[in-house]
Amino acid sequence: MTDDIVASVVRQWQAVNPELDTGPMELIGRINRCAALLQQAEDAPLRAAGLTRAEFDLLGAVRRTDRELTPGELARETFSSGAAVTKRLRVLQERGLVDRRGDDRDRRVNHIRLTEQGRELVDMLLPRQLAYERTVLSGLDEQSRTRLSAQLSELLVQLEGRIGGGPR
Amino acid sequence: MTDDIVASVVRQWQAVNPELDTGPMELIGRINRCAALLQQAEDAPLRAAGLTRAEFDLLGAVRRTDRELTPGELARETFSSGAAVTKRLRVLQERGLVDRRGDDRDRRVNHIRLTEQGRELVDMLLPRQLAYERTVLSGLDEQSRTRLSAQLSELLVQLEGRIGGGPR
DNA sequence: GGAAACTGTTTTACGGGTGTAATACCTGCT
DNA sequence: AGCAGGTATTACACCCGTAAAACAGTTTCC
Repeated sequence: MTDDIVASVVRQWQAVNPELDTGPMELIGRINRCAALLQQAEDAPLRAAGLTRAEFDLLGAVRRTDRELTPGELARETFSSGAAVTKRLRVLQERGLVDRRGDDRDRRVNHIRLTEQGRELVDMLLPRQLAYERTVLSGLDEQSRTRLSAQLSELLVQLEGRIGGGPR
Repeated sequence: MTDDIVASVVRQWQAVNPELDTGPMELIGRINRCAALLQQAEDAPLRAAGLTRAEFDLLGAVRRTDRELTPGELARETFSSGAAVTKRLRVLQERGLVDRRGDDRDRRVNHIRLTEQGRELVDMLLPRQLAYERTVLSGLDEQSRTRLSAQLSELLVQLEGRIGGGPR
């Protein structure tokens, strides 16, 4: 069993102050570091398609819900601010990947949907992205992955309850 | 066992396209989401002290290595760009938290160290931060935490080898 | 020995993306 | 009509990373 970065950081802290309860750091540090590495890896194939990860998330949210969404719903769905969604929608619309439709009853609200081109892009990109992710994770066998996934799910449920179901 | 966000997203994808191999998404999605929630939670107490998480990471890196570091070393240690470190150092120096010393042999390089005030701030903040993290994680018992931590360590070692030991 | 080319470190310039806060607009209710 | 509440956009400021610049050392080669 070799050391990871977090273990060596923890060891440094212990050397400086042995009374520190570094328990939480080990778990949280590893989650953060894994997330950073994975996101970095995932961004590469997306950039090749001219998309930001945030843009891809937005397109994916529309695609997977399979209906028109309002900008507000998209902000909640992608865990980002309304302003960010507004700007992303503008550039995606200029690129012809999404389309807007005004609501008949309430003229404040828009409905966003994918254009034919946008849908094709997502449907081409997602399987490729998933295949790539599979290779990135290939160091773990099937059993380890599902076990890890299940335990993270447990933590995630706790956090969502404790912290508040997501940024609003 | 209740559902988390990732499970419902996966279900949506399956409904739209049942042939998708969503395995990787479950694990990566959960890691990312946990990281996002945890970071959001951790930022709150830091902002109360007038610090960014990135600034705190920088101060912590100097504190835990217990010696003077150059800006370049700090960039590697905190996984951020040299330019970002330069700017953070400038504001931290203006606040009187860090101090610089030019190298005698090589006048290109600086050595950064904490001021008395900077050291006191870190030493006050870190235990508070760790205690807060412990409460955030309190939904999991000790055993679950260490098990999860160990499995993530295994993944992290794989990723560091595969992706390249960090941004360089 | 000394100039030139090369390497390495830090800083500056610039562009892009994000969030908070302020604004504009709309609806539904009293 | 006027007000309360909600939705989208705009304005502003911040932080970051890439790329270029500024600067200091080191090596090479005559």
